[in-house]
Amino acid sequence: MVMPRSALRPYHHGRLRQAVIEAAVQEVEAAGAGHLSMREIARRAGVSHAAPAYHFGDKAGIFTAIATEGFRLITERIAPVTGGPDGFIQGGAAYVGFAVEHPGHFEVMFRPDLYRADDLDLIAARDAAFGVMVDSARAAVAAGEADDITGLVVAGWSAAHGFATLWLHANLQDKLGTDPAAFAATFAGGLVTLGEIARRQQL
Amino acid sequence: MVMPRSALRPYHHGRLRQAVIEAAVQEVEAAGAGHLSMREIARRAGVSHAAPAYHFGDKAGIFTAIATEGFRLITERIAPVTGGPDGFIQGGAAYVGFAVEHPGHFEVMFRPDLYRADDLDLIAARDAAFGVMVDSARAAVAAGEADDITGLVVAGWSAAHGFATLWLHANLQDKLGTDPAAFAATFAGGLVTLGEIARRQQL
DNA sequence: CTCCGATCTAGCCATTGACAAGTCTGTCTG
DNA sequence: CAGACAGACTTGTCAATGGCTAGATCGGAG
Repeated sequence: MVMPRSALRPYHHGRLRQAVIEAAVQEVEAAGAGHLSMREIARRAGVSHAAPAYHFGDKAGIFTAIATEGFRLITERIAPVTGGPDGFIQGGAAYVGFAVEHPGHFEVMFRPDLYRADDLDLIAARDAAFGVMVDSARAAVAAGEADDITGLVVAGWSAAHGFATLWLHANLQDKLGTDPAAFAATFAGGLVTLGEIARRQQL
Repeated sequence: MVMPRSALRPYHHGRLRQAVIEAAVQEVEAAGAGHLSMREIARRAGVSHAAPAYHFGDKAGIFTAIATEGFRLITERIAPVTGGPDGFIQGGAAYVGFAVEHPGHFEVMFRPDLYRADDLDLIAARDAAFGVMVDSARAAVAAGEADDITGLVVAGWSAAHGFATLWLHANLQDKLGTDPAAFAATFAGGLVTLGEIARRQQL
C-alpha cells in the first residue's frame, strides 16, 4: 500500500464542475475575461491542469457555462419584481443591480466571441430572460398601445444595459457619486428629459 | 554583398506603427479582442514577431493606441452634428453609427482591462469625447433647467451605448430588422414611452 | 565618410490551450 | 464477492504565444 493519495486530496473532486465555474467567475471579476487561464483555475481547485477540460471540453465551454448560469440568475433576479404597473422600471433597476452584483457573469454574457452561441441551454436561458423583459414591458403600457412594445423593450433594455456597462467600464461613478438612491433619481430624471426631447424631435 | 533583403521587403517598414493598429483593429473585428495575437499581426505586416513590441511595448500598448484612436474618431464623428437644438439626438445617432462602423475600436474603448487606463493621451481623448456629449446636452435643454444636465447626459449616453452594445453583441437585429430609418423610429418611440413611464413613476 | 540612434531581427524562456493515453475508483452485474 | 465497466482525473506532450535580451541594419546628421 503506497502513500494513499486521499491523505492529500481525494482523487475525485466531487464538485469540480461547479468549483471551476466559481473560480472562473472570480478570475473574470478580478482580472477580466481576457486573463482567464484554465491552468490557473485548475491550480486553485487543486486538480490537474487537464481536469477542467474533461467537464467543459475547452475554454469556450467554461464561458458558455458561465453565460448560461448568468442568464438564469438574471431571470431569477428580474422576474419577481416585474408584476405591477411599475414592473418595467423595477425590472430595469434589477437588471442594473444584477450587473453590479455579478460583474463576472454579466461581462461574459455579452461577449459572444468567448462562448458557443449555438449552445441550446444557453439559447434557452437567454430567451427566457428576454421573455421576462417583454412581459414586464407589456404590463407597463396601457392595453391599447400594444404596437409600441418592441420599441419600449429595446429602449428600456438599452438604457439599463448601457447604464450597467458604463457603470462597470467607464467610471460613471465620477459623474453620479456612489449613492444608489441618488443616482437612480438622477438617471430617472434624465430619462424623462430624454423622452421629452425625443418627442419634440418626432414632431 | 549577400542577397539584399530589400528585394523581398525593406528592413524598415516605414509606417509599422499605423500598420499594426490597422491590422489589430481588423483582427478584433473579425475574431474579437480576446483572440488578438501580436505574432499574427506581425506576420500580416510582414515584420518579425518582436517588431510591434518596439513601438507599443506590449499588447496592452496596442490596445491603448486603439482605444485612444477610437475616442478621437468618435469625437470627430459626433462633434459636427451637435450644433442645433436637435444636436443631442443627432449626437446619439452618430454615437451608434460610430459603433456600427468601427466595431473594433468601439469594443476596445470600453474594455479598460485590456489597456493602460492611466495613459495620458488616452485620458485626454476620452475626456474630449465626453465634453462633446455634455455640450450637446446643454444645448438641448432650455436655458433654465441646467441642473438636469448630468442626468440627461447619463441617460442619453446609456441609451446610445446600450443600444450600440446590444446591437453588436446580442442579435438585436432579430427584433428590429436591418433598416436604419425604421429601427431609429421604433427606438425613438420607445424612448418617448420610457420617459412617460419614468415620469409616472416619479409622481 | 563616419558615427549614432532609431528601427527591426533572431533567439530564448516560461506559460498556455488542446490533445492523447493512461490511471484511479465507485458502482453495477453476475 | 470478484470482475467488468464507465466516469473522473492525471500525466505527458505539442505548437503557439507574450515578453525579454542581444545583435543586425539602416538612414541621416555632423
